[in-house]
Amino acid sequence: MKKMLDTLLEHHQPDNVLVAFDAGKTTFRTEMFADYKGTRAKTPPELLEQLPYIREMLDHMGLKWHEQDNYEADDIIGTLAKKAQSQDFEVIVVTGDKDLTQLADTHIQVDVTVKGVNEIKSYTPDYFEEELGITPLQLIDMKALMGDNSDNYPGVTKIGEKTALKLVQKYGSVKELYNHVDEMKKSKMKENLINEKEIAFLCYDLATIKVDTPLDFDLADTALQPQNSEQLVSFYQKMNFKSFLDKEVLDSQFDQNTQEEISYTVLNNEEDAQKLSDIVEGPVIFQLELFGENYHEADFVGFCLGINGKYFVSSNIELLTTSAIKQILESSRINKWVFDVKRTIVGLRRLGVTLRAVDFDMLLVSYLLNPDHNQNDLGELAQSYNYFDAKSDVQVYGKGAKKSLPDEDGLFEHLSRKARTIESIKSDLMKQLTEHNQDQLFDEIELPLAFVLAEMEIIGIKVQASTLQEMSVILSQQLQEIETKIYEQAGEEFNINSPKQLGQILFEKLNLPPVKKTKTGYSTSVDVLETLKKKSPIVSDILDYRQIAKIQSTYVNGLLKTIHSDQRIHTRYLQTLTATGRLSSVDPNLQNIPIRLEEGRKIRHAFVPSNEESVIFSSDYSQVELRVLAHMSEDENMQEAFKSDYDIHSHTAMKIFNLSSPEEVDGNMRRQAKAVNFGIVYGISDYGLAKNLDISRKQAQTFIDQYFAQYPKVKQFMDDTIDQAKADGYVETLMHRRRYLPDIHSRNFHLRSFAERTAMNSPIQGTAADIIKIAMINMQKALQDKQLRTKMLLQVHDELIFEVPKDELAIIEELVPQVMTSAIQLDVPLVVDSSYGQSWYQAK
DNA sequence: GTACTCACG
DNA sequence: ACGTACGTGAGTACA
Repeated sequence: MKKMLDTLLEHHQPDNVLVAFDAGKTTFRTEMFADYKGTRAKTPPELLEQLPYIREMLDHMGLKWHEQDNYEADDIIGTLAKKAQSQDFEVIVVTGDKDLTQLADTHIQVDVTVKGVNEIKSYTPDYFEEELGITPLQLIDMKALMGDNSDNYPGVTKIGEKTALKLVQKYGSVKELYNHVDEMKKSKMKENLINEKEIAFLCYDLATIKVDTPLDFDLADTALQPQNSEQLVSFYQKMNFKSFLDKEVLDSQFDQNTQEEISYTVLNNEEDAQKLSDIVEGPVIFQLELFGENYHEADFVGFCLGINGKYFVSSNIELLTTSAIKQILESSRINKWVFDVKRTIVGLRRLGVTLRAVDFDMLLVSYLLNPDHNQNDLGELAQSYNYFDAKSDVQVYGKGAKKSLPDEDGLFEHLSRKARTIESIKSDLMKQLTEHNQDQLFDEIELPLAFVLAEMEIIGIKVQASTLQEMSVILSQQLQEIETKIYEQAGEEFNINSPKQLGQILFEKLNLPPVKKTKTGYSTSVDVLETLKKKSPIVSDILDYRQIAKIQSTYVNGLLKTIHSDQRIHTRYLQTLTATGRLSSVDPNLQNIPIRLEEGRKIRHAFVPSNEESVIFSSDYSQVELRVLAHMSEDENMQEAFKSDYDIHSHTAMKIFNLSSPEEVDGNMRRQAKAVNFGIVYGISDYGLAKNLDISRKQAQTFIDQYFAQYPKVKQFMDDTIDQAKADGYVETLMHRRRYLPDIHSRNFHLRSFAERTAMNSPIQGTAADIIKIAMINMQKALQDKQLRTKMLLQVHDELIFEVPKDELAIIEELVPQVMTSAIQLDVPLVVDSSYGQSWYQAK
């Protein structure tokens, strides 16, 4: 309700507003017809309870509301609409009730919400003419004949919407119809019409919305009043409206910090742009505005250049390619300050402009200062630093279906304010960066990495659609077969994809024992189904179905949708999202392409080199996280294992099972030791390890004790890290990437434990991320320096994927591992494994 | 929009 | 007694 009001006000920017309510159950209509709305369900009591609060909120918002005894809201609206129309207002009626569309007229538009409030259908006289061939007022004549079920008046027997429309089109009105009713051919309908003439006229009156309700207020009383932010804030507090509260507090802050004016110069044409040609010194603030998240394809909206405290804006994006501006952006001497450098590089490249010399990225810096601040919105981010110059994009453009561009002035002001925000916040953020000891992390890792990632995204990777399409055919067939089998065994058809329906079949109809519950019902996840496998053959079929359905929907069909016209997939790496410093990949995610199971792994056949002279080449770090742990903890035993190049899991097995030689380690011991190693990296707990290995907690605890006894400095490191988190409020990677852990002090066991595990895991996962990021930067530079044609295409956390011309293979097989292993100097060696082939599948 | 499930490191 | 292994993204169902 509140949300809808906000969007309406935002969208229409009205001068006058009235919200009308129904007063009560009895109106002049019930006097005319006792059963009027007789079948209508009682207003739900919870809505009734809310009404006084809604009215209070309207008061605070400065909106007039009204209800009137004996009349419906419709009549108030109808009367006011006509009154406003006669005084040359543009009227918009917003309602969920189609009946009101009869009010549509010149200068009166009726917007009916459909499907909740997300979609609106606008009714105008033209629309009526086009769609129905009648006027809005003739809707009343139709209703007179067909009646209205929801308002419970009958109309003429046997006449429904279709017939009513035909009759109204033919005769024009009910009155005219009855003037000519005798001339009609003999029919049952004619009889009904004649017999029920009185009913028809009664219904006509019932359907007619009053436009002469005696209102005790004037049009001027509906003028929008300034809203009372203070009262609204306390109202939201009282009502526990958290989401609106935040917005209101922010808005009122905007009010209080009466925004400083901003002026800008509009660049209208090339001549205007050319006037910027004497710029030889930076910094230049540059804001490139796109409409949509995916900058590989989003529309260009405009740009702003901030130069010497002046702001130059334009929505003519071509002006970026005029020599004056292009020179500024491509100059390696003039420094540029931006928000989201990677987005800016890719966007400009689409215009043939190569961005160089960026030395400040507000998004990147604030992410490093605190990775929880991963807002991709300049305004919101600035507001969190108490800079109230720029609004958020949602405040300016709106959200969801309502998202749209403001007028040109609004847009230019927004862009200029964004540029000014980047400019004014810079010294503050850079100062904090230095205080955090993160200058190197920004200058030498994240900022150069953004350029490397941009190139990878722009190049993309070739994906053979035909390979996926062939898979799709086979998978569909398999799905069909399994589906039939499952329905047979279940004795009925149901939606296998619905956990709810599946749960009912398995645990209620087939009476299998429910192993685990979720918040909403039975769990049907893999581990549950695995334990039920032996109880009923249907379970295996469901597991098979799940596996294939996943491949089909997410990978085959999902990937097909993302192939561009150049036959390539251009993912976007999110560089400022994860809490640990890893990248993530979206649209599509190329970091979770199946590999563990053969069926899914086949997807990788579709990822191929650009041409037959090249191969896909892949190198991955072996056990980076454990090596990082060995380094950071300085544990001699663990370091020894890596220095001697032992199999780390077997080595751990020997330690925790007290064996004296590697030969004594059997497969099961190694498997368990591997799980313990993983657990350590995740921030071990007996509970988690027990669950993973399906052993008792006690036994898990024994493993852990044994592990820490054998790797004592690992234990020490874990304890120290938690202590540090408690003392400083954050933990750090080797390169000083930070993660804050406020929950470390929580009295809530669950939250505190989580924070403790995070404290142990983040420095390890994050340092591994630092390392591969350095490797990527060095790798790109090496390729460039050596003028190789090899392209770096993808990163999957501990793995880099390249496209390599065969004549460069020999060099690359040496170069990549060399660069990756030397990215950083640890107390233990880094090890890299490589492979290549004619597709990503073969590069294993 | 949230819950569930499952793909990856 | 408490009760979760760490970090992600996407498809589907359902309110």
